[in-house]
Amino acid sequence: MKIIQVAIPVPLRKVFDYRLPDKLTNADKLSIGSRVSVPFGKKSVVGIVSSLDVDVHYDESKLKSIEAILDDFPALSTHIMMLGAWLSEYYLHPIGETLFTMLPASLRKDNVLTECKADYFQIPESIDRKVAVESLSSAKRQLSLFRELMDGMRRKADIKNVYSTQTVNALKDKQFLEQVEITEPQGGWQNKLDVTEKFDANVEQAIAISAINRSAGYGGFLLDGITGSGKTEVYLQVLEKILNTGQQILILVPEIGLTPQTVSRFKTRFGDIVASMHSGLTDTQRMQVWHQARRGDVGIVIGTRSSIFLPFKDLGMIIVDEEHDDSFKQQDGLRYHARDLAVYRAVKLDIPLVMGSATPSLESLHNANTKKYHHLTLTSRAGDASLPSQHLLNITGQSLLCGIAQGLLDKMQIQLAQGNQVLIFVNRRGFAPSLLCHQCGHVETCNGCESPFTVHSLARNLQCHRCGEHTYLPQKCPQCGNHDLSTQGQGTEQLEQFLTQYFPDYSAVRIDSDSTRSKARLNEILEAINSNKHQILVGTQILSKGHHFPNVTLAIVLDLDALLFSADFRAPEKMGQLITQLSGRAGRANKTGEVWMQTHQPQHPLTQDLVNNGFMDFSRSLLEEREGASLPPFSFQALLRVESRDIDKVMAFLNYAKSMLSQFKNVKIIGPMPCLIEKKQGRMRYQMIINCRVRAYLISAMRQVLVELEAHKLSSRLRWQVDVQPQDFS
DNA sequence: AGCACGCCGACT
DNA sequence: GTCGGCGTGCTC
Repeated sequence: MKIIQVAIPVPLRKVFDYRLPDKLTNADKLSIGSRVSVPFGKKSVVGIVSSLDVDVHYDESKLKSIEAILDDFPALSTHIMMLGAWLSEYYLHPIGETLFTMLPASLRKDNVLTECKADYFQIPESIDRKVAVESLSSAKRQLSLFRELMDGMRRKADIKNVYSTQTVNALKDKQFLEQVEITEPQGGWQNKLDVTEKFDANVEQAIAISAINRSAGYGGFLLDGITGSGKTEVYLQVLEKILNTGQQILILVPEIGLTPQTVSRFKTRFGDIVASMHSGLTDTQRMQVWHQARRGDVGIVIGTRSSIFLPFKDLGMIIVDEEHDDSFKQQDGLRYHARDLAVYRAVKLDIPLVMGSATPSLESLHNANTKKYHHLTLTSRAGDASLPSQHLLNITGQSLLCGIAQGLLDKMQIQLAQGNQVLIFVNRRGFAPSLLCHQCGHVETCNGCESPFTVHSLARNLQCHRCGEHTYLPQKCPQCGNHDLSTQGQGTEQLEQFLTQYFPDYSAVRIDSDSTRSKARLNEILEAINSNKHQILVGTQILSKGHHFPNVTLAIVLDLDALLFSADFRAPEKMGQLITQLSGRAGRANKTGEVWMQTHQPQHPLTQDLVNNGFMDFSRSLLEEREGASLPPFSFQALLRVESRDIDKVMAFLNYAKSMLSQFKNVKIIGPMPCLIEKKQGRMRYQMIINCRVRAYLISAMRQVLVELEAHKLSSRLRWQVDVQPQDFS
């Protein structure tokens, strides 16, 4: 007996067998990737066909039958189904949930997916065209419309834009025009392609462009170019070649980077062939983009993370802009990294992949070093604009006003008086605080691995999040005996208040995730800043992403140490990216800016390297460190996080997982240890990091252990998740 | 994940 | 006497 297998959106690592009844009228529409309606438990759900014609050797009489084949064509193409199977394996995520993550929300429900239909106008067959034209000689508009229709049918919506209802109705009354509903012809963006004059590329851009253009089939390109070096122009010119061959382009951008200006830049160059997809769209709008990509109605899609799942008709290139950005990694459910999926799709489709950044991730740099990617660099800024100078300010033992050194307040005063803007970067408050002595600059580090300890006020101790070591919380500095051990940074709210009082003549504005929950609000604030309504900008990471502040001549980083001495092993990398990005955002050609960073350890080799030798050199040092410590990209990680109100259950489950994992001798287990945010909504959060040199080995070990964990009786009574290649340890 | 079944406490 | 607590087990 042949049966079919269906993936259901439940957290179960299996597919379900169903019978295919004879009576289905559209049985010919059934293929792998089809959406079907099936009985599941007490109700009926939507599933995805994962295999057809499977032989089974058990008694199939108890099997249920498929209720309906929902669509005219498979919602998930063969290519996307293969991506789904790979994703499910790679991220250790149940197949049903994985496939449903790839589907637009509208298709997760049982509404029917039909080919796009539209109303069209045409001249009825029976009409003698010559006669009709003569009879219309006195009606100019009607004649004009009739002549247009003589070239073929026209979409109703398009006609309505040009001709009045009156004109249309007049022709309709004479029966010279009829309305028909037809399936929209696919494709056609190529007709709208309208390339305008391109800019002359400089030597470096030209080298990059020709390298990418030469690529036949798959090629990974890391476009490593400082801010203002014209990465976008490179994108535009390599895109042009692909578009001219009639193939589509996907451009992945970070969440914050997708502004109307981004989209219009591509529209201006190539015409109305661009669609964008971001979190602000409704389900219907997303569905529209999905259709447009699938049918080949658009040439370019610019989108955030989830756009990597769009079913392009004929994709010719993928661009990942700001490839280092962490918003490409999904932080719940299927925890995929869109950059990794981009690599997968580019390889499978045999097309070029361009990843651009001024501060490439160590993962990508490593791939460039090992020749997996071609490394293309852009080092000169347009118009000879120079980057702001970077300075370290030693604040050890200095008295600070709300966290700012007097010297910098004076500098602020000078810049503000000259009509310039000042930017102050603050970290998220209380995030992985390390124990640092303000008097002597000493940082308490773990004996075992020399990484900084994290202060846990809950447990009142110090914990090392790299190796799991912990120790008591000292009352005074072990080096100088001072009692002033700071742990917390300044909050943005507090700082904004202080600055408003200190500089009463100027307006301070706060830009953080609270004040910019909505995109519209963020744009409002940014516009107010550009029109100089505010002079002092206080904010978090968001300041380093995407937005240029030409009037900022002084940028201050309040607490460089918090960026550097953090539990996350990626902290120094993030610090370097942030400082470099921040520097790129401030100032303009005729007004060179300064970046000042407050630190207790101005001689720290990493900061020195960054400030003196630049990001490239700095990241080389970081890569050496990572290699020495067997950390990514020189090893692979999986993270097991467990949450519950009951700490005993959490520990019992994690210890069980640890004992299961310890059968595998090539994996290194770190923990269990508390998460950086140890308690959230009353739930205790603990985690374990599993490290391995070989990815396949790690995945296979984890897969076996997951089966055991799911069988454990605590499994359903706890909240737990697995994060493959985790980015965020909070 | 949902959902039903199932066996023990305070309420109309 | 019942309503409802959440432990346990299952979903083709």
